[in-house]
Amino acid sequence: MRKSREESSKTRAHIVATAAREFRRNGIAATGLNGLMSAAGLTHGGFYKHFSSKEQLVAEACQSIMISVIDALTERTRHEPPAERLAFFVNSYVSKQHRDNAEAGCGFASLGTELSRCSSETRDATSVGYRHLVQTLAGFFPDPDASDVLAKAQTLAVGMSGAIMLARAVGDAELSDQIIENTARTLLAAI
Amino acid sequence: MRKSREESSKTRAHIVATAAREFRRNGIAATGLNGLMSAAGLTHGGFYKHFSSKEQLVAEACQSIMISVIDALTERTRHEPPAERLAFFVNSYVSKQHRDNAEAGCGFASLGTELSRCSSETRDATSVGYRHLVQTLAGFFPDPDASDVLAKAQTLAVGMSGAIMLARAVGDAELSDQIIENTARTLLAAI
DNA sequence: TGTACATCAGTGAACGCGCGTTCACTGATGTAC
DNA sequence: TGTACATCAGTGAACGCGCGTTCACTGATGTAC
Repeated sequence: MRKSREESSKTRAHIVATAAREFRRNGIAATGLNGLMSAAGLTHGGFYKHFSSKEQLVAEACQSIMISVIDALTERTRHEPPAERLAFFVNSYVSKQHRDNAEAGCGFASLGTELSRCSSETRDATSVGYRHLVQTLAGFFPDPDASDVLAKAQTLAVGMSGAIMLARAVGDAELSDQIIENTARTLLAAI
Repeated sequence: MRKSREESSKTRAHIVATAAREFRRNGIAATGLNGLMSAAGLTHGGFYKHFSSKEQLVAEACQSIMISVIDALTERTRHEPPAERLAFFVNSYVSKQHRDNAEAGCGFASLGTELSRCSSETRDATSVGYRHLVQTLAGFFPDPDASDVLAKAQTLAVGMSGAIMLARAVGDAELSDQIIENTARTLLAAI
């Protein structure tokens, strides 16, 4: 049942998109290819017609995650007044909505501690994604070229990722809410 | 070859300590009980004489990690002048030394994104550990009871964890160094 | 344009392997008299 | 205190299962004449 080239490349993209969702939901190591292909509505045998290994899919899925989430958030700030874009971006990121939707959220916050144990391709994608987030944040500053903006944007980036990661990790729901509220406010006030 | 009660409880503690190391090095999901018991110098069959499941060991190992790392760092600040303890603590945490020694470092930075998928016992241990870190940080502030200290300490906590997580995740070594240097400095200046 | 043939996307069974867990066994430790 | 017996920490083989990966097969798609 050979499929057309167009269909085949759609299938491939669909597998990557499904992986991006499943990895963020369950973690990379805990996501099996069998379940992944089922979630994509396919049988597992066809996987190797598109990818040479799980590792390759991980790299591609991470690449896609890193860029797309930041871009989607940036897109949503477009209609905000320039002076409020930074606050809007940070508050959108450090939010209960983001905390409760890992499968569509930032890869640093959902996969961060697994990434250090991934292939160099995946970790290169992480570098690119991190720089992208930092540059996006820096672009929201009143004077993006000031000498301290890079360091401030980096501090925001790690604080935001850490906040969502920890808000998801703690078992106490009230504490989790508190992390979101306090860090969103304090990060913005401090930077 | 029954062992004495004393020996047995030493064995148990040794398994927990080994797990705490291996989990932080390889991740929880990626650490098998067979390899874990080998690393502890034991055979795998004896595991269930001490624990009812892997999940139980995960909870105990995480409990131990969360508290011990913060306490060890706090201990090292003891001989610093009170006014410099906060900076000393933050700089020790957000350091290349910490980044390069995950197996002995903070559990948030090495296991953070896996914790949200763990048992409620493990996530409760995470709450306790997080509160412990925040309270430790708050105690270093000039006026620990000021109304904004809790929020500031929380912001430091998530920023510190996020910095080490991301410094380990990115493939680019220079960028990683930059994350450490910029965030340690900026966090302290901002808070 | 129509026909014959090669290609290959997707299927589903099978591979070896390591996972978490169980179990019969061993013999030193702990307990009871 | 000494002896007899029960306990149980640790061993190593085995369990079923799901993992990542391979493969023979299928039939629609793509290609060549």
